[in-house]
Amino acid sequence: MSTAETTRKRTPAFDSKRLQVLAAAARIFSEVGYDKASMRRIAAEAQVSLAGIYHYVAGKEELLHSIQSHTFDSLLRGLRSHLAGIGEPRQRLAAAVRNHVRHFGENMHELKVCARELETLEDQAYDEVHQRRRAYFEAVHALVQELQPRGGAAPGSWLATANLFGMLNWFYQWYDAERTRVSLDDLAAQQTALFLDGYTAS
Amino acid sequence: MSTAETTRKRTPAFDSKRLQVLAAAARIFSEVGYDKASMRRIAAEAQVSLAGIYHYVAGKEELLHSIQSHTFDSLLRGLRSHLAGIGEPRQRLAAAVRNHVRHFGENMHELKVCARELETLEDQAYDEVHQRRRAYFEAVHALVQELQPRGGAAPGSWLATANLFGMLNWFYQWYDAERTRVSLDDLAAQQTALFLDGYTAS
DNA sequence: AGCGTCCGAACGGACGTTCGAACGGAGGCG
DNA sequence: CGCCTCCGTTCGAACGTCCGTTCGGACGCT
Repeated sequence: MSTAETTRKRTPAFDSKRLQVLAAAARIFSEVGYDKASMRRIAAEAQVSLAGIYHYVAGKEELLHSIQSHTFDSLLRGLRSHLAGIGEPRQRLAAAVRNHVRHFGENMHELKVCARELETLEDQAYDEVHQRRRAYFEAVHALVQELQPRGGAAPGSWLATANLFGMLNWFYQWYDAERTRVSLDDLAAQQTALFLDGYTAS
Repeated sequence: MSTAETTRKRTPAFDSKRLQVLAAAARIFSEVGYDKASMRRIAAEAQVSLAGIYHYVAGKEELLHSIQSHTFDSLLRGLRSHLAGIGEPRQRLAAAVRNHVRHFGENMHELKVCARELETLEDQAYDEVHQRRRAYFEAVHALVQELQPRGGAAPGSWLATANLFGMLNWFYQWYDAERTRVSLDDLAAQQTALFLDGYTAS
């Protein structure tokens, strides 16, 4: 989608307003879900008229697509920057978990939309996001495989990675930003410890 | 909801047909989500006319409510029966995970609906399901607490339980019933081992 | 005749999207 | 400097569609 379309447009105010619309959409998608979210409400909360919203995005699907694409990109970029300079496998995994959890803290709405609406898009839009998701998953999967001392990859590394993402992505179901007791970094540390050494070792 | 309403009705064929409608609803809810699922499609796949569906349920919300209520009940009953006669804490937790995973295998659609549409219902219907969900969570939480040898509950037991459910409930995102390589019991065993002793110990 | 069962047809409303017009600042021209 | 034209931007109003639900009557068994 963002081949030559987005760069063709002009003014700086345009991009700013577009981000404003995307932010409102992410907030509402995460609150009521993609289907229940109406373009009318998104427009209202983004301070734009209903028709005006179509000057910034092609339609409802592009809203979801942009949010998911950008979020997975951001996750992967953050992961690479968090890993820079860390060599020890266990600490590399800890950094990955910290990156993921921090993203939740800073972009809760977008991450929730990514976790909940994974199967909403269709066709090329789905494939495009699926590809980025796959890249992020494989990057973390590689870190899990590094944990095995012997060269041969453990057969359960894929399954363990899937379960790790389960732990991380279920987060939004129980996390209450208001009355939380543990900081996000502490949470990340506990989740890392749970994954690496299990509950009985804690 | 099911105070005196369901027991008042008559024929055995009625209950059978009602279950047929609920099964179709669960299948379609799990495939396209609650909002996108139309009563027209549910009626068609349940071999009932659109209007006819309202002889078996009061409306769309009752479909979701019945599915979720029944499923959480079944999970909790299954848990209790799986735990019977097992005393060792680690084996009790293993039995709980096995129960949960087996339910996924046997009632994939219903479990998926329970995991994905947790925040869809409102007011009393939500509270009613929330109560059963809470009961199930607390039952598993108690098993996790039993794992700690000292009497005092570890402060992280709640968080660990939440993460355990994350592992278990993320299942439906990656499980492909067709070309799966591990049996459900093997999967449950791996998830139990991961939770108890961590990945590096495997 | 009476009751449980079933359904074709329709109602009112909400939705995503489109259309045509209006606004307002920038830049060319006399 | 005044005017005018262009174009990015904004929006009220509407269109067509699909949705959940309801209504009135028809069927078949007792």
